[in-house]
Amino acid sequence: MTQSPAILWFRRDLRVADHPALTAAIDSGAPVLCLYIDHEFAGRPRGGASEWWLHHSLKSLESDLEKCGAKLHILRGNPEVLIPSIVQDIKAGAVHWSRRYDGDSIELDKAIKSTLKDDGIDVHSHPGSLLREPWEIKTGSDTYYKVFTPYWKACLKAGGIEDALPAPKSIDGWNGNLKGSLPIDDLGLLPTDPDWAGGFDGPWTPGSAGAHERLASFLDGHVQHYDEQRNVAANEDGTSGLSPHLAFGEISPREVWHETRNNSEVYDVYLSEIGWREFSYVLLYHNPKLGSENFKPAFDNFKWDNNKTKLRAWQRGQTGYPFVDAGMRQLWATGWMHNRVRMVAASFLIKHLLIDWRRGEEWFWDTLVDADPASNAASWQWVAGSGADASPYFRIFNPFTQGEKFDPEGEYVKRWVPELAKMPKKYIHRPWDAPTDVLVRAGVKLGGNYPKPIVEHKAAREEALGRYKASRE
DNA sequence: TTTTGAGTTGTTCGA
DNA sequence: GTCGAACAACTCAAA
Repeated sequence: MTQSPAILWFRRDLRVADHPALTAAIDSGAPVLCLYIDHEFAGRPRGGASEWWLHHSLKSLESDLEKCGAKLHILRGNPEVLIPSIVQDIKAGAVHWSRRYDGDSIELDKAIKSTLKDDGIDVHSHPGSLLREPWEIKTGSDTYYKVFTPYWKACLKAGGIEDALPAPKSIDGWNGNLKGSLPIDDLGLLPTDPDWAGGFDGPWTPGSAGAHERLASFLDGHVQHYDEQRNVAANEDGTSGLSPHLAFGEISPREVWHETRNNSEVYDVYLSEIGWREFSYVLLYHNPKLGSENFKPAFDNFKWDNNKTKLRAWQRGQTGYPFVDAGMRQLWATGWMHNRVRMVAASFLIKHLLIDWRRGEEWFWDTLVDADPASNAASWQWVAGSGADASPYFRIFNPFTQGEKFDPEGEYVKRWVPELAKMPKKYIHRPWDAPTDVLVRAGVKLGGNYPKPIVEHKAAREEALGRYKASRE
């Protein structure tokens, strides 16, 4: 007698290795129906850049599953309706998935779980997307941590990160025809008119294989100098480049953790970045509104300007501050921005333009291939000063000295702001200071082919400090 | 309960 | 050019 099938519902865990839910489904001995449902994520539509990534990631997963003998079934619609109906159609006995931690997904998963349980189905949610569950590490007074350093120390002290699970050699896949199932191409995830993703193909190889290659190449040298090199804007190899792979679960943090420690002597600084990802999930899990409400309610009094013209100039990389503009254009062209530049660009939006951090969070959500509900929300709040363990409010990045420090040759600016390509490095981060003849020789016309600064740094800084002060009175 | 030390990534000013 | 202090005050975590 054949066992009733099990459903493995893939979400942001698009891999076959180190996948506790998939392993459990296989180990149950049942034929496994591998399912992906096209649906909103974290309570809102996916960003455009994320959709591009998702398309390629699904292709990669489909091929990895095929090699194991399993078909990837793709549906579109409301999982709350679809899953119980599939369970009934194929007479499934169990459903497995990897746990999610953002408020809306938790609610949805709970509802589905309860419906299925009422129908007598085995439902199992598994860990796998984090090193530790967000409720696991507690302070001495039994609360969750709100400061990163003691949190991460406690994690390291707790130790015991189990070995990654090997990829399955074969899967007894449920490979019949599922009503309503679609080929990946029919999901329409790729941009067509216009195709803005032309610049994505070069830098990225979505999928597990690409993720592991990237990690291997990073560990083969660059991790040694991560501490300083990660800050050099033009040096793409100075960072791991794993963020989108982690965001889609093509590689697990546990795999990153072990591979890093096994292949490098110097890993503390890099792994602490994995720690920030974990910490962001702790904050999100305990504060489901992290992406939409100030973590510190004192910030609710802050008076934003929210000038739409300035917001648009920021989005398009037309602020007149070359380092900021380079970052925003790199984001638009490749779906990614260097971490150092993210901080400067975010600080500029919030503190120089006095635009609510949520507008920045939304733009990044739409344009980043690594858009993640926890990291994105926690990081924007960190820059704004409204978050947990946040940057103090008087810390306002200087958009041109940051450029001079972390792009000293102007290489990064030249690459992403080509109209400044002929500027000598002395003035490339502050063209408004350049003498007229220098501008003429470089072919730069301020207010013509490159904008004048939309705000003046010193005045903007003082205004921001004043607003913060006023918001506290 | 109270105390103590500390807290991702910076800037500016003046000596 | 380099260096240290001020920028503010608060909250967190542990002793």
